[in-house]
Amino acid sequence: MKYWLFKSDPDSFSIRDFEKAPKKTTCWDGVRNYQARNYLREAKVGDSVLFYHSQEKPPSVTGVCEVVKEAYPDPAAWSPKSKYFDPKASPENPIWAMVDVRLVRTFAQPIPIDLLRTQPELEGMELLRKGSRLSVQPVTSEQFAHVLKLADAQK
DNA sequence: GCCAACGTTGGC
DNA sequence: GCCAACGTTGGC
Repeated sequence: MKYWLFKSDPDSFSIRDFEKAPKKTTCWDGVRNYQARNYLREAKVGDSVLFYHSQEKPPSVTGVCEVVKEAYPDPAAWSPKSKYFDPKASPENPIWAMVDVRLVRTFAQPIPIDLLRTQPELEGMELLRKGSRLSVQPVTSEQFAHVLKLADAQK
């Protein structure tokens, strides 16, 4: 079992949208970065995922979801109308993958990135690296547990 | 809104 | 295959 962090710009998909989704489940489409895609392909059913709001004031971890379907082709890639369209992709050569995730928990209080930065336990976390832009990134079990601890300490 | 960091593209 | 130019991400 592995742990991950998925970034989402709440203007396009927020944790509120996630809560309203049927079965609180959504496909995680639109990943168009090879490293992020490779991580998506490693994700297994049951893996836990920190849900992160980027581009927000302040950017925060807002909840936890879990992988309920492993990587499969992202059809938006060959849909010319999609904003995720990639002319190099096709059903025969999908290039891009997505997974399905189900929302497990919404934190009572979002955990802002500046709090994460104060935590010695989270030193080395990819999210906190200067210039980090990966939208799908691995998290260690220790880092994941510590973020949950922060969430539980907040209420 | 700024800008540093990063990934991609394309000319050579 | 190098690398400059460009577009995007995302914290601040």
